[in-house]
Amino acid sequence: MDELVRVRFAPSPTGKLHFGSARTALFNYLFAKKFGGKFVLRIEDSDKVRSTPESEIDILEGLSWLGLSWDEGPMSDGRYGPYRQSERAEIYKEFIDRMAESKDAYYCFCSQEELAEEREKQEKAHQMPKYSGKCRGLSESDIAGLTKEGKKPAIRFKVSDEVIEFDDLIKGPMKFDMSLFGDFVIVGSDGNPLFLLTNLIDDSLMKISHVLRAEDHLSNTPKQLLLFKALGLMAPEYGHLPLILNPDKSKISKRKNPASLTEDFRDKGYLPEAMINFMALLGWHPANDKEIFSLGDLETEFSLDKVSKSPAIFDIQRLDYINGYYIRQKKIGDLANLCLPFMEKCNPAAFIEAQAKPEYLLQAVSMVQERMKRLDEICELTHYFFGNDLNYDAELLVPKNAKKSDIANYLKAGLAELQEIEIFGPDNLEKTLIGTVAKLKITNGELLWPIRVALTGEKASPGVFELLSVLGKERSLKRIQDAITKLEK
RNA sequence: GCCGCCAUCGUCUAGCGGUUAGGACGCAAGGUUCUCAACCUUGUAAUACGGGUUCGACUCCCGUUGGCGGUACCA
Repeated sequence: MDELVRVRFAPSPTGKLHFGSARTALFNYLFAKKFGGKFVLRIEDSDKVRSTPESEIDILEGLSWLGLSWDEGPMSDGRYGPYRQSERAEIYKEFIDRMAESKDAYYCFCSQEELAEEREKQEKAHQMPKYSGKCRGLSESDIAGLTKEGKKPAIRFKVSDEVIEFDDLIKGPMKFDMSLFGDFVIVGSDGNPLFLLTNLIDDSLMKISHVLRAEDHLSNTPKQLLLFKALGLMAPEYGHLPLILNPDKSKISKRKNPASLTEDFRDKGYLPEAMINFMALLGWHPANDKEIFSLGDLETEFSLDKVSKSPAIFDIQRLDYINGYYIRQKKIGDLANLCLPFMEKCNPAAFIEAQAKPEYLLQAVSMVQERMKRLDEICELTHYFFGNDLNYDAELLVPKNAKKSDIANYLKAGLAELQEIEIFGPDNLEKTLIGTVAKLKITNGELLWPIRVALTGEKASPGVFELLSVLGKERSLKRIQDAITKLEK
């Protein structure tokens, strides 16, 4: 038995997995899960020049990272394989032959130059560029002659003058006057079938029931519908997803926005669950005002009628917010493990120290958990927990409207009190230092601020008492002493 | 140019003829406070325009404008 719902994600491996494509994949995946169907991954590498194995690997990695596992695809079982177009040449051949002999298509010997010239003329005359149909009437002997001259023909599909109507799953009723379209090429002069053809053959052979693709394919749909009819094949249902745009409203691109899933998101410290949540909310909304969704939630709550028709602008601030939210939800051990690779990259020395002292790492990470929006911030956020050299300007120790000498004295007083503490825990520390503040008749900030800077070299940090406690007595006292020295220099 | 899609706060969006036009991000103010963050409270801000239809339009229809997409022997 065939499943009722079979959807596919069919990227061409001509670059890194793109954010927009990933969202298309997500929506397909969710649609399949929602209806208990199958999610098929098909690699459309029919463009041999632009396709690369690296790109395919990146796509597979990206999808896996997001958790969008495919039921059928390259390197996994499936009855309708192979799932890579470059391995399906034999399959296409039969269809190519059929079209070549069919009255619905014909050989076209027009050269690229001729076509370009024709197009240019039409544009100048303010007409919609459209193939003239020049080769439509070529006779058998014409074809034989041209072939003898060594000319390689392309195969063009004869577009009939009719109005094609279909019901888009997302956009609703659609109507195209095909007399406005020229005959399009389905097989190149090199003998290789083109997108419009292969894409449709595969959808048909792979028993795809619903095609959810980006809106830039909308005007391909009537052409493919015509092809389906000519081949006597059943067409799937089509749904076109609104595009994702740059902040300047142009189609999302690498120049204006981070776009590569692996490079710009995974490697920058975004969490897959945040990406999923963010992507889902770009063009889809739930029945209520809920805004946090796991992949599992989405699998049950997703529905096409809640997909919006208008394009959405990619808003990185919102992504950062959602990512921060998911970081805060992490168990501290898991978060530490996620941070480690980033630490290894940005601060190898700290990485080594952190690995040697896992408990200490845990404490450091838990201290900055709610301040982190991306995992790659781990180094700037925790650098002062590792190593001994703090680089900061002595001026930083002195709050506005305070005197250098006063601050040095406060620190000395604090240092003296801290030396007496046996158990270096937050509660003890707080009691002691607040006592010091009272004795000195100053405000909390006047003592705590310079201590913070002494401990971290930063003007923003976790609470001073927690900091002291985690850093430990020895490290803390030394840093305060260093600060005093700095001030008195 | 032609064809198509789209149009609510800056952004993501709710709304499916009668609402104080709701939520979230952002921003601002306040609370908490040793700083930052988190958290809580409050505020800010939208129906592109013009015609219809209707007792009544954000909502339905038409037009205009604008944005985007397509217009390939790319996918």
